[in-house]
Amino acid sequence: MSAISTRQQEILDFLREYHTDRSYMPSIREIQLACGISSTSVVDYNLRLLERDGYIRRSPDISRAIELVGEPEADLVEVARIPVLGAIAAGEPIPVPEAGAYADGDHDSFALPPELTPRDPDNLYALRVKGYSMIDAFVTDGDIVVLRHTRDARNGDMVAAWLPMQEEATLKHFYLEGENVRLMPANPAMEPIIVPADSVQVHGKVVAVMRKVAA
Amino acid sequence: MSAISTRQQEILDFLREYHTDRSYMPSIREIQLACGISSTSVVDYNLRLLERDGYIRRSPDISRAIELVGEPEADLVEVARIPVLGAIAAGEPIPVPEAGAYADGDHDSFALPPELTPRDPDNLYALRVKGYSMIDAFVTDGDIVVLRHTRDARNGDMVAAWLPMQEEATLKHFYLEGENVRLMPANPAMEPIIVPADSVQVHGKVVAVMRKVAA
DNA sequence: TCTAGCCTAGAACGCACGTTCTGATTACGC
DNA sequence: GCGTAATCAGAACGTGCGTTCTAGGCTAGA
Repeated sequence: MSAISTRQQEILDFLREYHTDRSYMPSIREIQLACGISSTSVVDYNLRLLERDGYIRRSPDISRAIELVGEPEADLVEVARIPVLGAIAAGEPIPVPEAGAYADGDHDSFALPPELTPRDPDNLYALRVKGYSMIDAFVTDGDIVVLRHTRDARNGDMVAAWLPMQEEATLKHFYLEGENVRLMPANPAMEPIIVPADSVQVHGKVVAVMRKVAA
Repeated sequence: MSAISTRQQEILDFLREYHTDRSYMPSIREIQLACGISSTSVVDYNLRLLERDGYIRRSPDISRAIELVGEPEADLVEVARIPVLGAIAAGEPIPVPEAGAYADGDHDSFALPPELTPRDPDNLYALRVKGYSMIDAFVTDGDIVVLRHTRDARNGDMVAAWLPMQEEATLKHFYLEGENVRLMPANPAMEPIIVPADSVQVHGKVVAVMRKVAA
């Protein structure tokens, strides 16, 4: 990609701008008009150079067949948009996703990268972690935990659970053992909690954790 | 959006397919050919219906000016692609980004969601965490840490550092204190390490951490 | 000053392509 | 059966639009 003249830059900018609100490309004559160029041949000439230098691709004899190459579009990735329903903290009840909460609504949302997206991206929501009570799950203040809403869990799943007796929210590995549920911290150095199965409310399984480090 | 005939569905599918590898739309006659339709007027007729029902938008008298509306494009997000250079483990040297490693190369890459992307997305790379030696940074086996390559750090930054004397890689908060460097675990319950400044190799600042939880 | 390369003009050519008009065919309710 | 509406055919029209040809102005190096 060699240097680019101001006129070519102007054309390139116009192409981008035009393409964003229509989703097709301008004709030669529209470029001519928009950039204040006197002749279609000048537009063609500069487009030719832009193509030679790899900025665009053209298909001959086809209207509006200009493609922007090496463009942001190449870095576009389909991501799952996940609503952030609120915060999860040790002593506060866990926000519950209401019907329709997954649809684009009034909540903040978060883009989950494809590498972290489960096969089935339904019923996902996210919570901001408040406080330091979940460090035994390697989760700290400010982290975003992504959950799949479900009331039941399989053994070994990491779940977000609310313990009504203790009035405590927690992230633990879930094991059903007869009448009781054993909640294992991810950190094996910590002690498990064992509570009656009917005094655990599983709110969802943890799918992913993301953290932005300050600075 | 009312029901849709098989012919209209066929046209719609073709539009999508065509638009994905060219980035412009087919002409009426191309649609005619691809869908085995006998007349351009039939194509026009069906496009008219598709527009009435809100599946597409058309601009009159303009070539290839069909736009797909309400399409997956809405879920496309611009993300930064970050190369995964290797693994970081307690007892192993930290992989170093070579020149050109950031360009699309032979490394795996990882899409960092915009919410976690710093203002300046240059010089970023990622490492997979191996082992449980960094749990004091709330980072565990299998996590992906995103780093910005830099040799110097400001006080308070969380850095990836290699300690040649101890032959140890670690993630700690960095504080330069005269001749020494104090490396503080993120977990305040743990003890800091204090080493001579010239026996610490800072490899980069930690920008983000991501974790995919099994199941 | 001459020339070579880069860029710009204006106009004309001709196919590409959206549009439209007239009929034929099918689908369906009565 | 018949009538109405929906859909499909074929062809022709007119213009949108890429292309090309000729030629005139720049700048810079020999």
